[in-house]
Amino acid sequence: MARPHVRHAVAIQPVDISPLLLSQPRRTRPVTSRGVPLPQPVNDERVASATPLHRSLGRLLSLTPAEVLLLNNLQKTRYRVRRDQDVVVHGYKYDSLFVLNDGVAIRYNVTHDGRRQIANFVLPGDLIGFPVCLFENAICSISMLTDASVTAIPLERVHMLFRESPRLAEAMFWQAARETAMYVEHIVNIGRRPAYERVAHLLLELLHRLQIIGMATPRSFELPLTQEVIADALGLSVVHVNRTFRRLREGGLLNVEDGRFVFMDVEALSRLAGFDGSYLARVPIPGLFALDMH
Amino acid sequence: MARPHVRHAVAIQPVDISPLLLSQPRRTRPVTSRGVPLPQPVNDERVASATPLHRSLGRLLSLTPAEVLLLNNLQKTRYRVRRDQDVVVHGYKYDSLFVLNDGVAIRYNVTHDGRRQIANFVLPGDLIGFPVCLFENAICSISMLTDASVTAIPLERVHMLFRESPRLAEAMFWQAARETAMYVEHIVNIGRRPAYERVAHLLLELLHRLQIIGMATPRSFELPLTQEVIADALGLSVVHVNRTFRRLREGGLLNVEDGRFVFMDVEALSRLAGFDGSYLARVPIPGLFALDMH
DNA sequence: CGAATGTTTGATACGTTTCAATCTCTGTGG
DNA sequence: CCACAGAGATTGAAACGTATCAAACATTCG
Repeated sequence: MARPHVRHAVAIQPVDISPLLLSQPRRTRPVTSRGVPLPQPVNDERVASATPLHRSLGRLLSLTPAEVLLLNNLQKTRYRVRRDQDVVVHGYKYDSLFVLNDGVAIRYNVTHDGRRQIANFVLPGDLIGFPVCLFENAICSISMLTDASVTAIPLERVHMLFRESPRLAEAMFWQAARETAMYVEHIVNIGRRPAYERVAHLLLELLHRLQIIGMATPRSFELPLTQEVIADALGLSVVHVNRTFRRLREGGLLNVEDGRFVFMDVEALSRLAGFDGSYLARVPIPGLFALDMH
Repeated sequence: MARPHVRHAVAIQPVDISPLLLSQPRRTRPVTSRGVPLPQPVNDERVASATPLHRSLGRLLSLTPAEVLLLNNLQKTRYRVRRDQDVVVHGYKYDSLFVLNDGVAIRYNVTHDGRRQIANFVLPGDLIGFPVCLFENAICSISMLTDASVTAIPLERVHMLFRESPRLAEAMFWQAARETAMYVEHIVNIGRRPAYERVAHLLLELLHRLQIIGMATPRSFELPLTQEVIADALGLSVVHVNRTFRRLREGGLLNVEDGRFVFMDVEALSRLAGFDGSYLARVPIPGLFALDMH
């Protein structure tokens, strides 16, 4: 397993905690992370209409103009977060459910002996803070893999949303279900598959998810995934991930050049890994697609 | 890993599919499971007021009398399900989000080479079908560990709920978040902990969850968990789980007699496993506890 | 240029799986 | 009432996948 002598997750004493991101900052246990959020609000003007959140919820129902407005009001401040920075730190309290506009993040946890496990990846349009920020103390940390743009949705506005737009609230619920389904698949992946299937499965899931949001070609995507990140996501050691890549490369299945992952044979790889992307597909909400606003 | 030559998950051709549980029954891939649901509706009268669902949502907000009624209307038919029977079968379509009234269930999946991975355990009051039934095809199977009682909540009533009771809908959303948090912890557990920590962590989580719903004493609980079930939940082999139990027993930490799990030293075991149950705690919904019905 | 980050490879150690066998218990049919 | 089959627990021996340790290499960057 990676991180025997912690390397990435350098323990830094939280110093400059902004009241914008953190509410009632407090630490319940030693927090191991690269740092704390240093938000840089970009603008407070209403966000433009075509945000990634619109697009991700728009895949679940057709948004009315009123709903587009409502979603805009939901999103308050926008922050720019730099690569390797933490948006959410394990153990702190938050009062916002953040949305990722741009960039890629990871949800992760560190065990008591310093090993990191990445729970999953956050892509544009995803609700960063689900379920992490919905507890007294954030249940894991969230760190950026790239420079990113994040929008805060205060929890009281989420609360309002349930009164003011049942449709959007329900869409959010189904969106959460889709997220949860990915966790389930991840558990199966880590629990019952050998290393090369795990790697293949993870990369295929990312390929599909990125394709849905237009961030991947049919056979490739580009992300700054180090082998250590992949190892920590799959419960493997960096060394073994490296050897696994070699096997996949030599088998003519996958090429990694720089930050670009090129799938030589998606079909074969899917068969190899037992990958079935239907859990990523658009979910049909009964009675909701009919655009039955009132 | 368990289930090299499949033993439990005997492949049975789905035969007697009841239109009550399954809507548009269809199979997208070879379904490996012990059987299909054979629902036995108990009564269609409105369920008594103090159901496990009331209690689990009641931990998130104080229910008004009107809300109690609404929850009763939500729950339509009640079924009795026998031990080892599947309530939900991977790949089928469902139009209900079931609630577990009584008994214990597992959500599981079978890989293409026949290994079973249990995603998690379902306890009374939990939403069985989240997120499993919220897809075109159920993303995993759900099987009973004990004889059980299950109530169907048709998805269109869930849909109605979002219009008729924002508070209950929101409670359901937060309940879903709590479920998801357990998946996250499970991933960390499987991905980055050695066998004996995994076993300890899993059993501690169950102890806490069962205590919350009054099904465990401070130091023990009783469930028909075979070593194979535990192995499949943790991504281990049965043999190794057995040896791990021995170590825990010899270490004076845990005793298993028949179906009763006795924790000799909860504190020590928690420290050993790095267990912190705060992700199981009651979550405070901003602005919701004030019982602000309108 | 040197420090830091990430990749790659080899040698070795170890945790866990697999295979195989025994043992206990429980329910069941003769 | 006993014999027997099946499920589950238990133990040993050997094989295997993966981790760990260590070192070299490539790249980037101040």
